[in-house]
Amino acid sequence: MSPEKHHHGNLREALITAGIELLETGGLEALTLRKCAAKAGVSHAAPAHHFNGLISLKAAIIARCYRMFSASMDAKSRQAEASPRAQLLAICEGYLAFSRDHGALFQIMFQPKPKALANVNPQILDELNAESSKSYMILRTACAPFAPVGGHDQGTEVMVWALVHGYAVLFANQPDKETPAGTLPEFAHVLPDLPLRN
Amino acid sequence: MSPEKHHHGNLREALITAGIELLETGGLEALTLRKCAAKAGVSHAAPAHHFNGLISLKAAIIARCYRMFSASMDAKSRQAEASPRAQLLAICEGYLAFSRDHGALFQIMFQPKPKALANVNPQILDELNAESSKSYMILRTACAPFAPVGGHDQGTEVMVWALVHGYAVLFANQPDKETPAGTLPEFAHVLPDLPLRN
DNA sequence: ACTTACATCTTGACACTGTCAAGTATTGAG
DNA sequence: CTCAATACTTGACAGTGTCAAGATGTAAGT
Repeated sequence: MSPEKHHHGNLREALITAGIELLETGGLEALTLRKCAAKAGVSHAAPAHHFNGLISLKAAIIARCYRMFSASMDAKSRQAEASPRAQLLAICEGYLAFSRDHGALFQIMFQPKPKALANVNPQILDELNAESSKSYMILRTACAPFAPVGGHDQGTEVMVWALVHGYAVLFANQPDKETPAGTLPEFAHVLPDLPLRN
Repeated sequence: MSPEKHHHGNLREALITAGIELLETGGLEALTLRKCAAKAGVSHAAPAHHFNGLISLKAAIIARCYRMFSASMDAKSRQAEASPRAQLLAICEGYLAFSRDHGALFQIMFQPKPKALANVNPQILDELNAESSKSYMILRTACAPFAPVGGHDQGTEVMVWALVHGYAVLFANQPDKETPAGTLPEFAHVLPDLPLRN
C-alpha cells in the first residue's frame, strides 16, 4: 500500500477527479471513459481495472458529488443563526447553491438510474448509498424541530425535500431568473410556515 | 401533400412514435437515431432529412410527450369535482400519474438541455415551447383561485409546481413507495393548505 | 536470489453510435 | 416527356464502451 504503486499512483481517484472536471466543463454528455482515461494519462482500457464499466465510474463520481453536496449544505448551516427556521432555510440555500454552481453534477446525481445500478461494484454502491444517506440526514435533522406535515412522521422531510428539489430542478438551473411564469420568487418565500413541534 | 408520398408515407411521425416506443421499453439510453430508423423501416440516415440531428428528433419527441402530459392532467381534472382544491389536487395527480406511467418520457422532458437546443430546427423548437407552455397553463389555471404565496404573483404556481415536480422526481419514480425516510406520505398530505383569493 | 503469482496497464479489436458525402429512385410540375 | 426537387440508400468516418490478449512492474514465497 505504498503511496506510489505502479505506473500511475492512485489511478482510481484520478479518474473520478477527471470525470468531475469533464462534467463541470462539458456537461453530462462530455463524461466519457476514454476521456477520463486520457485526462489521467492512461490508456483507454485502464479504467476497467478499477471500475467494472462506465456505470461504476459514474457511481463513484456521484458518491464524491454527494460529499461536496453535503459540504455545501453544512457550510450554509454554519453561517446561519441557530433558530430552526434559519437553519432549515440555510440547508435549502446550500442545496440550491450546489445545484446552481455544479449543474452537471447535480444532474448526474439525481438522474434516475434504471437497472444499470445492479451492475455496479457492490463496494462502490455501498459508498454511494452511505454518502447519499448522509446528505439526506442533514436535511432530516433540519426538519426535525418542526411538527409533522399531514400527520405523517416523515411528512415534513418529504415536503421540504420535494419543494427544494423541484425548485432547484425547474428554476435554479436557469441562467436568468425567468420562468414560464415570469420572475421567480425567492425560495424563502415559497417555503410555507412550519409550526414547531409541541 | 398526398397522404402517401414517397416510399414510406409520413416518416416524420413514424420516427417520433418509434422513439417514444424505444423510450418506454428501454429507457433513456435506448433512444437512438438508428434504432428509430430501423423501427420505421428506413435506412439509418433517413431521419436526417426530417430532423437536423438527434437533438431535433428529441425535441420533436418531447413536444409530443408534453401533449400526452397535458392529456394526463386534463383527464384527472375532468374526473374531479369543481372545487379549487379538488381541481388542484387532480392536476397534481395527473402530473404524478404521468411521471409514474411514463418514467422515461418524463425524464427526457425535464432533463436540462444545455446549449444543444440552439441547433434544433426553429419550427420544432416553437412547437416544443408551445406544448410546454400549454402544460404549464393547466397548472397555472388550477392555481389561479388561490391567494398568492409569499406575496409574489406567481408564488403559488412556483410553489405547487416545485412541490409536485420534486415529489415526482424523488419519489413517484421509485418502484416501491420507499424512500430514504421510510414510507411515503400521499401527495395530498404534503400539499399545504392554500387560502383562496380574497 | 530466483521464481512464481498478481495487480496494473497497453494494444488491438468489435459492435454500436451520430453525422456527413455521394448516389439512386420516386414524385410532381412545366 | 423532361427535368428538377424530394425522399431515401449506401458507404464512410470518428467517436463510444467493452472485451481479450499481451506486456510490465510489484510483491511474496521458498
